[in-house]
Amino acid sequence: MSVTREKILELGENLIRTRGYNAFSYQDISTELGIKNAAVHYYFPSKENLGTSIVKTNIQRFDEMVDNMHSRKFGEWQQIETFIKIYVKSHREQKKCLVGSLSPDYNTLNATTKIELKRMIEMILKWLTELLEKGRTQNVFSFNEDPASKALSIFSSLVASLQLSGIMDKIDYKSFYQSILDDLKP
Amino acid sequence: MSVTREKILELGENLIRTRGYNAFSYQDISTELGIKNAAVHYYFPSKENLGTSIVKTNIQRFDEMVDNMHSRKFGEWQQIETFIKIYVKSHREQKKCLVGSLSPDYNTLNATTKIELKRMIEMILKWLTELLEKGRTQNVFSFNEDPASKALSIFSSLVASLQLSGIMDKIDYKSFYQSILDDLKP
DNA sequence: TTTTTTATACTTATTAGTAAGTATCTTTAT
DNA sequence: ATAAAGATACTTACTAATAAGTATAAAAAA
Repeated sequence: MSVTREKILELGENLIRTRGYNAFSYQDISTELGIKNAAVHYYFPSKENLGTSIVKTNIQRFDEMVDNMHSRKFGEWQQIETFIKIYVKSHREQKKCLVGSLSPDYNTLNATTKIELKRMIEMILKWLTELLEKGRTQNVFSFNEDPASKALSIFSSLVASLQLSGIMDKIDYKSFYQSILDDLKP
Repeated sequence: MSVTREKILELGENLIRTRGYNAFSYQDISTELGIKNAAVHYYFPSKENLGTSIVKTNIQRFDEMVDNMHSRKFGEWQQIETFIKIYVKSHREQKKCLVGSLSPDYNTLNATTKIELKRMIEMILKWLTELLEKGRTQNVFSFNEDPASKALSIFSSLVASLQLSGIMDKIDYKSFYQSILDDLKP
């Protein structure tokens, strides 16, 4: 794959995660990369195309993370810690997550981007639900809600925490992330 | 106050909450209201002006809700139920909340809109934190985290749930909202 | 040489915003 | 009471800037 193409994908993702889908333009990308507007269109004919590719890349990254954790025989506790670390890292980098950035603009996205975003959220919730379920039967986790509700609750908290962290500085996010884990302790 | 002005405020808020701040234009408003672009500028000279006014209106609405609950001598449990009902209603109307709609676009907002949005979030979190604290000392609520963390956790869940509800249909949001309340039961 | 990659130079559509004018109502002065 | 002055609520008719997108040519790599 072309280096320029990868740079566009990376920069596009960063722009979505810092400014939002409808606030970034091909101009932003071409200026930053020192190329012309049309060069971006060469790799991604339309913005729909670029947006969809960015979401697909993120889905792939999530898949790879899950595969990697399985092959390294991570336990349930290690897995949820690894998952939460994604958000700790995003917070450190002052970026929202892709889901939190694209979801409010969902009604304005193109059909293919909508499909991929929905698929991404479904995948995350499915994985998290199954992890919580398995962890509870093995006494690694403890909670009263049904696993799907608990998964939604944890995921929502993580997504929204990043959105608010860009605005509120004084909040203690470290202990916020810790309390999500503490809450699952048996 | 002028009827047109109020219609612009209402429609603007709905556009932000369904499509996002950077995806709506003065054209959207003028077309819908059957007036001209310039007429919207007559009431709100700039988009910054309109955005800020919309947030201010919401702050006022929140203030009035709190005042109303105090004057009607609502208990802590009634108060948090009333608060959560706002999100149940938004969910029914297929709208995000203003905070969830504007937060991802925070970096692209004008200075005055940023200030008001931050103020709004601070107000909500302060109110919720104090409510949780008071409720716990009176044995109406039960939770282990410190009140500020718990407030952030509940607020995050509510904000993000609306964002996801616009995408995921099959999720049982009724039980999701209920589980937030159940979780606080002593 | 042929394909890939990029620049040049556009187009079309939309954006926020403005200047100037007008009809209608409201207040004030005579 | 009536005329003048001013405020209110717009419209008409524009900018300047930026958006996504494209046709074509040049350069670079295979």
